[in-house]
Amino acid sequence: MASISIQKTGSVASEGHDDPRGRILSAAGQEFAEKGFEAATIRDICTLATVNVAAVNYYFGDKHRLYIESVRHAHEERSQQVPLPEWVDGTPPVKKLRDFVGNMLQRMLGFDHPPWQVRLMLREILHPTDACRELVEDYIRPHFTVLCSILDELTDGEMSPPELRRIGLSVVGQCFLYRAAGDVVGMLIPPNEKKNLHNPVDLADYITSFCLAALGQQNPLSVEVARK
Amino acid sequence: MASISIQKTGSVASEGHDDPRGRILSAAGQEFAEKGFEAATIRDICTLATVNVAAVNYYFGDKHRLYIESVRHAHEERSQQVPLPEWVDGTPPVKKLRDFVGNMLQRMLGFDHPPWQVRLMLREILHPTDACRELVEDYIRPHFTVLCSILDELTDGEMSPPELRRIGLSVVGQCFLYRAAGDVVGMLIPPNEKKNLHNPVDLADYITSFCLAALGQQNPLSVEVARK
DNA sequence: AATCAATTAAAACGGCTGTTTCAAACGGTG
DNA sequence: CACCGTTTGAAACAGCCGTTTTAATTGATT
Repeated sequence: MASISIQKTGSVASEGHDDPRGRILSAAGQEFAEKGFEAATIRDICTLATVNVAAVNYYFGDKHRLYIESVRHAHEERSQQVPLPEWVDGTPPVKKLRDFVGNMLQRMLGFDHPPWQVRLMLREILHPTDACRELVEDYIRPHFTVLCSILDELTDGEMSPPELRRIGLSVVGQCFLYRAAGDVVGMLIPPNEKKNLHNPVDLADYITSFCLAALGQQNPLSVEVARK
Repeated sequence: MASISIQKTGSVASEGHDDPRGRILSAAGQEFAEKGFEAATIRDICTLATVNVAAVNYYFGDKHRLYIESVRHAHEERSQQVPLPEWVDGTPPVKKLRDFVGNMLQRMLGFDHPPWQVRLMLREILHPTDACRELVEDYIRPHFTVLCSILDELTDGEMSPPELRRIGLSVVGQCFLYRAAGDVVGMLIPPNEKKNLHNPVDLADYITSFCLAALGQQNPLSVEVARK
């Protein structure tokens, strides 16, 4: 009588527009992404999902478990929205790096303003909660591992794994800034400059060049060669 | 009768431990930094500041204006806690860049865990509100301008201002990742690796080297020189 | 000592929150 | 049709929130 059994619809019909659980998950993701866990209200979520407030308790138990599930739902959706590129054998690592950076920027920045899935994941990265560990293991680490293996290939195995990881973080950091601090970046540079230089394509070319130059795989950005 | 005049103590005694306005400002900064604007409560702030709840309304009007003031207070304090380095004429730009990166990392990461001032500013950068414009103009832009002028000096005026800004963002991005996504970074790399390679000093050396190599001002990180 | 503005204190007020209750509606199954 | 577990709906609950009110206290000035 008092024992509440929480429903789990892990498999089918979870995407249909007449599936209440899916609608709640999607609405919650958007609200949590925009306002954060505290500021988002169950009533707003349920209004957006066109369900009764009691439905959250019925399907998820409470607000916290709804949040956990919506983060999981977000990175699962985003994984298949923007999958990692696949390369045929013999693809030069330089091209792989360029593809990876382009892929990462597209996944982070999106075409116009980024989808709520990314913004929700970003919140979890910036202020980790219980949902973070799964996000890292299932989403972030696989991507980071691919990056490090590309860098390993690129440097012909000269670098140790710690060094590769540090370089990988340099690559990620340059992309991450535009996503996490994009508003401030937009305030620091003139508006037209943002359109000309800071679009995903040119940015991917630039960041790739910057890293390749640092690794000695192409000419430095500045034409003047090392002085000493 | 109903007209409330908000107190402004812009000048003296604002730092004393028996100044209620200063205590509220400090307590609010810590609470906002840890929990964010919505989750932080006026009651908790006032308990921490050992003042009555009515004091917030008396000194600041409402919660929102208290937040704005506490962000201002945070970056004013942080400006004099970690001032920009000053260089004598003739200092080589390579040293200036290394100093700047070290200074930025120290300001962002702090010695142990970063002070609440930085975390509060970070929140404002990630999810800008009304307090962001002033933060950018008074704190971030001056630092960024210095960085760009160092890069200009470093490249002997070969780069256009937009290019300099883009390179500057590459420098900032590599530092910013450790601050904003430090928890996730810590989950991606082994614990001992974090202590060995990811401390402020070694990180500053590495990031400086990475950028100098990219700009052709020192040998690339990988010993193998450009192939083509 | 008396006066008066500045400051502090305690209590209360709506309003909104997450959550729960309980009954009504639904939808297959015998 | 009758049955019964599943799902939905409207309303209410207790609790905390930001803010305000009202009164007491302070502290310097006359």
